[in-house]
Amino acid sequence: MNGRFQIAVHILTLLHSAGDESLSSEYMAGSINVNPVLVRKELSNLRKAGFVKSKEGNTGGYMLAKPAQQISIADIYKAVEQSPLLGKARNVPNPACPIGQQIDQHMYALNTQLIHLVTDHLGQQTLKQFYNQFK
Amino acid sequence: MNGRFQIAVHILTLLHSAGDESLSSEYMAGSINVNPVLVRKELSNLRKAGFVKSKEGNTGGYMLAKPAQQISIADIYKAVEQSPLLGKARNVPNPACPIGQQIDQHMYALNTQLIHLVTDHLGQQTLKQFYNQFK
DNA sequence: TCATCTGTAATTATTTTTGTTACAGTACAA
DNA sequence: TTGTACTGTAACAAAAATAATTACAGATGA
Repeated sequence: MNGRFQIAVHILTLLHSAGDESLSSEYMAGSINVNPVLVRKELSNLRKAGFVKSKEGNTGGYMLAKPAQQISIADIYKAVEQSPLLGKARNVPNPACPIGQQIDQHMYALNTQLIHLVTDHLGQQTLKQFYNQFK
Repeated sequence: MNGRFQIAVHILTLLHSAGDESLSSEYMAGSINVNPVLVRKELSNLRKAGFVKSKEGNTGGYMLAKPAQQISIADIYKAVEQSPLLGKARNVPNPACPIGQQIDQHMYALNTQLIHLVTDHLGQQTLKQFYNQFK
């Protein structure tokens, strides 16, 4: 279980809080306390997902590409797109066993239900609302 | 992200399907396709949680300790009790940063919401119902 | 043209997860 | 009563996943 979702939310919260000032990956890495390259990798992903715009070169940096009201937490979650919510098996179960043969599909179905549940819930919370909790 | 939840569900499904016959960890490991010691470790956890009873010695093995109707998927999830649903950060954010200082608590709150959501949902599905999906 | 940044690849280090070995203890059965 | 087939754990090793580091090309403004 990795920390990409946390990093993504942290990044976007920082960028929102910065308003129209751009932030460097180095600065954000300092707040998240993680390696700057990891931050740039996630920023690259968030840029492709349309949440962030970047400028290269001296005085370069990152900004939100759209208002925080228009970014839901579910959007962020989907952009980061992790493995199954309840963990995933590394080995395929024994197909010679009646249970082993079918369990993957039922676990998959369970996961699908949960993804819907979670994204529906997170879809009702915007980045702006998340930020507004900060004092 | 590990596979403990999958293993736990697989174990319990196997035990339910076996009725009043007991199964060995070796047999279950063969169906799950995972190391027997890992299965015994999870069984040990499931036993402490009251789902499973075991018998040592020759002709020993494992059985459900209560009917599958009385075990919800949420119960299993809680017994396995993993890390935050959406992943967890390894490093603590910078307390000198206004965002870094507070983000953990807000992420924690988010996670708590999701845990409720998910356990409410999984609380309505029993192991028996899960098993009945198998053909 | 220099300094400061992004963007990305390649490699190494660390941590987490799983597998393996080992063995004491239990219980049944021959 | 002795052998066999299990459970229950601990200790260690291997493998996989994650994060850190190094490196550097390219962009851009001062």
